Amino acid sequence: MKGILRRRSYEGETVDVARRLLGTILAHATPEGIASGRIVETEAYLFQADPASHAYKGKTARNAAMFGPAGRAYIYFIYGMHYCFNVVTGAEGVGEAVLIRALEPLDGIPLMERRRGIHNLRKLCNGPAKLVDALGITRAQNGVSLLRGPLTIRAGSSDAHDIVVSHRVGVGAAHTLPLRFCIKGSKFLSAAENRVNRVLGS
DNA sequence: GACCAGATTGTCT
DNA sequence: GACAATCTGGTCA
Repeated sequence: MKGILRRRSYEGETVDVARRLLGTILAHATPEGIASGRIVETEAYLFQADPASHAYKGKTARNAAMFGPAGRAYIYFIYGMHYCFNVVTGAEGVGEAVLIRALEPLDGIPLMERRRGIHNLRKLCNGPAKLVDALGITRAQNGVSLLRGPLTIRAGSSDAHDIVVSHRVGVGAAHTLPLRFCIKGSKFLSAAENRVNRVLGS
């Protein structure tokens, strides 16, 4: 597959990586077929000065993947029933990552609809746990490299898009930090993002 | 469409 | 034993 992001793309400042990932394509090839989507919402999780990050309190068995080399997946289980997908960024051992919060469905839409059990395009991937479900990602992918398949991120079209920066949602700590990025005007942002837009009046 | 409460389990204290 | 980077369904407007 062409255009797959290389490790260098993930090794910079986590905040920069979070911005650059907007508009790129997350794809997962499985025996059932390929499912992919354009990343429209991301969230940066830093190591230092970020109490909301899983890495804040140090390395544990759960967040070990976060401390691995850049360009790997960090997938964790939350609220007893959901998984969330992150991309490990920065230098190895630092413990930073970018949470992928929402996708605009592209390939394999019928497959994703079947996995999610709904037929509403806008709701197919508009949340961290939803896109994991739609792409068929499981905890088995925790720690795998995104530099080669079956799970990859590749460069998107070079369409210019405005980026909206806002504070985080759904986290108890440090929710005021401006670490969340999304593509302005996208119809596929997470429900939480829409809530923030209302609060911010934008 | 907006708001609220419940579901459910791995992980850490 | 308490909590968590969430989603869904129900209720009301």
